[in-house]
Amino acid sequence: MPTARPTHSFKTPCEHCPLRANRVFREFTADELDFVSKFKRGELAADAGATIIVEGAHSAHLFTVLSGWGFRYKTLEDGRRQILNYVMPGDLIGLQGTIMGEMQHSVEALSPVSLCVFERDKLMTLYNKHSSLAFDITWIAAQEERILDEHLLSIGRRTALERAAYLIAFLFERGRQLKLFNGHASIPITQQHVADTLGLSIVHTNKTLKKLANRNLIRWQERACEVLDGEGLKAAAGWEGLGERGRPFI
Amino acid sequence: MPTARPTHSFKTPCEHCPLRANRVFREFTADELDFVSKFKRGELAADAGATIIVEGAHSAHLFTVLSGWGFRYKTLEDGRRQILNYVMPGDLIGLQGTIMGEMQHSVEALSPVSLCVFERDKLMTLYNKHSSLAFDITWIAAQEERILDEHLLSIGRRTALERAAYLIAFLFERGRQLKLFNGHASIPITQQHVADTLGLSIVHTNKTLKKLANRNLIRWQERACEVLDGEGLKAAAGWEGLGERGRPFI
DNA sequence: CGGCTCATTGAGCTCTATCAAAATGAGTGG
DNA sequence: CCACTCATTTTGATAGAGCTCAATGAGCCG
Repeated sequence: MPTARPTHSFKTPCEHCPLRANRVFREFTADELDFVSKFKRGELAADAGATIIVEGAHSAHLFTVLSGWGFRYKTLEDGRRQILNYVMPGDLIGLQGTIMGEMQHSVEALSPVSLCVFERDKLMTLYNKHSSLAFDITWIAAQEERILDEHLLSIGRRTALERAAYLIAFLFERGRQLKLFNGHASIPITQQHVADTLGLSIVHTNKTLKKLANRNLIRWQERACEVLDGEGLKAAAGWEGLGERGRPFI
Repeated sequence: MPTARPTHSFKTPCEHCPLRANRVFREFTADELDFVSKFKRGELAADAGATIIVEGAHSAHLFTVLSGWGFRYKTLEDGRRQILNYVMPGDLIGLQGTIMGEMQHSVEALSPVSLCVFERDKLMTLYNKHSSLAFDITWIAAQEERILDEHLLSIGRRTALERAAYLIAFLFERGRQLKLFNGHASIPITQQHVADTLGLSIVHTNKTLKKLANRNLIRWQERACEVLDGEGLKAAAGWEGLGERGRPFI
């Protein structure tokens, strides 16, 4: 059973946060950086397949993903699972639990994930003393809302083929912006994940992905999806892309 | 063509805001109330069917719904429409446009709607000077995210009958919390709206709603859905309800 | 090797979409 | 009040998309 556990290397100092190197994220002022350093409590590492947060958890911490891939999901009582969105470096998780008392979804790691852990109780201080960071948190929440809107449009109104193309194009574009790929673009998901994201059965998902593979848009290899033609996927989905910059993180 | 237009009765003073009477909303301090009064620029009225915000709009205002029902939606290029969520009194709309520069969805009125209009430029002041209100905005955004998660679970994994029951139970519960019903609970939507929310065709939606009506859970009357048995709907959907209190508004 | 997960494929069936048409009701103008 | 129009709701027939069941192969690990 994979688990989440504290790392020995207690703390990467925020000044050397690997995320800061990427231009998709906005710059911090010295003052903000100083506060965030104190806000950070430590780090956590999760193996692939580990559950990072469970639905119903009460006093979950607040995390920022430093590296790795994961996903948020909900389940119905009989086990039907719906993947809501994917989490990647720079994403904030656990905000719901912090703000509203109880997590309404679970989070699981797709690959080894390392997380930055924040002091839940200091969130109010952040709002009181660092309004620019408070604004960033709202920005992040609004951005998540926007992505969920797009997913909803996709599941509700796109055909199976369009949906699959949209999902993979979406993950590809996010991964590319975050410079997660070296050479070939490989997304660490199984077809079961795709099925649970698109609201399709595993069998039909397989047949749909096969069609995309036959068009030379993707290739499926050892529990991962390799993207061969990102633009082709976007065209197949009729999707414009997300085109963002200056994304904040904490 | 229905339109949105400024009302003559320029301003209901925030001290007498009708929303404050409802216990689902949290109390304001005198200081907060004072700021919000100055933050408010005026009011807007929209007829049923009017478009309040269009996707792509650049400098949209920030609104709070004072009365009436509406919905947020997105469309694909060929016209397929997906309703993302419904807006009701106390809901904040236009945050995306304010925070990220451009609206990614449209908003339309289902019934006559009156809106409170806020000074977009003063939002930064709110974050700087009134962190409790800033926190409320984040709360509202996180709450919207939670609802979208539930909708996604519903569309992705519930059957047509469960989905329909969930949607109507959801709208009923929100309306009830907001005390929108007097006597009989009537939700001002057409079956086309239901179809576009559930990701189903209009014909199949009709047949599905008929099943709910045959079970005496709902009755369809003159462009509206009358709820006969809210608990029965929740049971049919396998849905727990939203159970919230102390909801903030601005 | 045996047991596991994941990907793949075929067959048959169910659910949902599409097409077509009629019934109902609200609103309009005469 | 009636004739007319338009949007909405309803129903039936048929096609197609997607589901379930079943079985197989490949790769991995103890």
